[in-house]
Amino acid sequence: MPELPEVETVCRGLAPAVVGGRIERIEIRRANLRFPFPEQFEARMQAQTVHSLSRRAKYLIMGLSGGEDLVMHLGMTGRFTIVRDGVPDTPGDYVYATGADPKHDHVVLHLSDGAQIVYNDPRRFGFMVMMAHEARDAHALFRNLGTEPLGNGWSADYIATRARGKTVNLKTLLMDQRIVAGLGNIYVSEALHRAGLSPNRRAASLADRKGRPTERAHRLVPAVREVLHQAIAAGGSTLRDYRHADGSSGAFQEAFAVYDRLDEPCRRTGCAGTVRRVVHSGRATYYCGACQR
DNA sequence: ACTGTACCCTGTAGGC
DNA sequence: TGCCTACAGGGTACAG
Repeated sequence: MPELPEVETVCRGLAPAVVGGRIERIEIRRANLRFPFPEQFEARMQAQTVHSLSRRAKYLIMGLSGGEDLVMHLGMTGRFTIVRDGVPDTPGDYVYATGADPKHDHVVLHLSDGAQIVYNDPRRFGFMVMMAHEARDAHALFRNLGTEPLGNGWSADYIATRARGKTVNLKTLLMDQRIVAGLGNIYVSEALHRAGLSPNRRAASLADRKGRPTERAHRLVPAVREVLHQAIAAGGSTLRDYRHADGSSGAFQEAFAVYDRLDEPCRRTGCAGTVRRVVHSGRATYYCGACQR
């Protein structure tokens, strides 16, 4: 479910409810998600004050007063709900007020101001781990992550360097979190469409023989940035929403140019093409064969 | 070193 | 209606 814009939206929606707050206790309703919960999870969370909530790649990071970070990944279907006085609250577009799916409410953070932060995840591909803040960048989850596509490191020079000599296609390259951290299946398709680049094109074509960025790399870099900024401004994308969801949701799915639009007309002005669907590394890719080369 | 596939788990949509 | 299959925003562990 969540790619960078969705995780960013969750982060912004949750932050006002948790930052500065104190965790009275954490309630764990099963033994694991994708991985077992951290050792002594309850004890390590109890009585901690939340210093910060931030995002790196698709990870949410809660900085705690004791010096540890709670690192959370939402997998495909993870979501947070803020509940106050038993009533779901909707502070942000991607923070849902479902409250209708207790079967998959796996973790509840009880804050001392009475608010509850509920983590719901039907498929349980999400996970939570804890680590010392100091050791985070060296942790296996973080040390190989590529650059943030909304940060200064995301440049034509960077992608040319990383793509040089690679035989994979552009779709697979951009999905690789070791190259760019935070893009996923939706936004890779959307960014390549915006850049007018075929997902089937070889990654190496982003660099010339001397490793300098080609004109295609110069188109790709701002395209990625713009798609992400627009998606964040729209509160992310909401797909296949649950029938009982009554909270607010993202709106960017309305603006998809290609994703999930098989056989529909290309949305580029003046393009008469039709959206195609192919599979790269087991994941669906949508693109326009007419305007993406 | 790279690449494609299977797999983790649950729910939903669509064909018959 | 029910049954079956394919597919879904994530990442990882393998086999080749």
